[in-house]
Amino acid sequence: MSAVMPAKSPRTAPPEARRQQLIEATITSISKYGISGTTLARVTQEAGLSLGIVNFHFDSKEALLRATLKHLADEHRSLWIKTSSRPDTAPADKLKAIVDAQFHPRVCNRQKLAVWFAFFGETRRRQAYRHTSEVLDMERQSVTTDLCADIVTEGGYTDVVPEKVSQMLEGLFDGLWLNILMYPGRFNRQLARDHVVSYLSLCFPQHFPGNRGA
Amino acid sequence: MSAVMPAKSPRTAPPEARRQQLIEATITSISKYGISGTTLARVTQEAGLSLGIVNFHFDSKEALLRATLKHLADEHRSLWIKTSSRPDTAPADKLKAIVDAQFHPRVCNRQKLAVWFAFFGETRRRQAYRHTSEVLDMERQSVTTDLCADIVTEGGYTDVVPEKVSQMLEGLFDGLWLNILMYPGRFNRQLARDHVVSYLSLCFPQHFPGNRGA
DNA sequence: AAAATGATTGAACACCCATTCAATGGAGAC
DNA sequence: GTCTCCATTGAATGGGTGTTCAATCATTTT
Repeated sequence: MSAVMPAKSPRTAPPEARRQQLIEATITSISKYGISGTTLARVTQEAGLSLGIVNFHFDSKEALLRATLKHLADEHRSLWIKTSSRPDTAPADKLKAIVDAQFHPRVCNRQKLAVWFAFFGETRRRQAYRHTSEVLDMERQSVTTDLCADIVTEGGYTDVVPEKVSQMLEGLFDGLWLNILMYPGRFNRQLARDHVVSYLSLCFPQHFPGNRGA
Repeated sequence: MSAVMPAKSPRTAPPEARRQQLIEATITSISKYGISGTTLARVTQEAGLSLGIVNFHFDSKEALLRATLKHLADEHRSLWIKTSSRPDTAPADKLKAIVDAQFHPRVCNRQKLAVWFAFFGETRRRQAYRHTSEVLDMERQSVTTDLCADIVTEGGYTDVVPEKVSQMLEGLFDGLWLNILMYPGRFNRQLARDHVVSYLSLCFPQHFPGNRGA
């Protein structure tokens, strides 16, 4: 009889596994119902666990939400850091790696985007966002600016201000994310990535050849 | 004695005035506490009215939120329509008028931006958003695309695809809005507007002279 | 095998919120 | 001045939510 039983997961699990499980359930719940619709009942049901377990592994619902945001931020950072920090890579390729990371399926999918904008959208959460993500945002923007400066030096581009390009990229990233989330029928990762690369080929035509101007 | 009394507003007011009053209180409340923190108690307190009045002038809290969103959408539309639809205006100036409207103080301020992103951020509200704003978004994008096409014809620009520029603008608008909301110390209306115009001067150098490339 | 430890459960609790509605108030009709 | 009509009030209602905690269960230790 025991052979036919479906694989039954053990009742207890290491705390780190439970935390991960709850964070994933939270992402799913937020993407389905929004932050305000994300109750502990729904999260624990999604995770297949009991109601009281959140306040055991996290101190509060607030702490669970903070941990969820931090999880996304770390995941995102590790993605663009990995490819853009290889020493034997040209600045332009590193920059393109950052763009690719921004629209990588692991980060840029409907579930995750919904969570990001859920935090952007609630005034009280924006402070939580800034607390966990401002440093990372600044780091990425700083790296991007430096890469643009390197490219400017390499290509002898005049009248290109690295910091301005970097801010434009940051804006484009966020705005294209929003459009992917809001109008998935008209926008997608590929299209968004191509748009950003097109912009870079406008700024740095020698370094980003291809579909210019458009 | 009556002369010293502060101007006391009459107890009753025409329904349209009450609706407007409640919508404005809702905007304030959302910008302070987010949508989930916006209770009818807070809205009515902000408006200086009693608790039960929302369900009298609107059918429900949901209806109040929908009306608030529609109010913002209409306000935004009337702003860019006004200046960009004058017959004796060059396409490039019309396009710039749309950009200016996007970053006009009446639309682009912390309160209103907070409300926009509150609706973007909640999955359930996104459907409400799409219902009231998708047509307007498409209209603006269509107008922008047509203007870009006119400019391309005028300037004989090769390898500039109007629809692509239009989508880039849409993305930039949203992304820069978000950065203004999130990092008000580093971003502001003026900076954002200049960035967008810089982008246009990259695409259409003859029509948008000035600080190029940056 | 028994005890101890720590994870898990879910009912109970206290709080908050949208909605309802009977009572009140005031402006205009007559 | 009286009456009628409707806007307005705010207490009451019912449903939902985060948190707590005593009981239960499984694992590890002795």
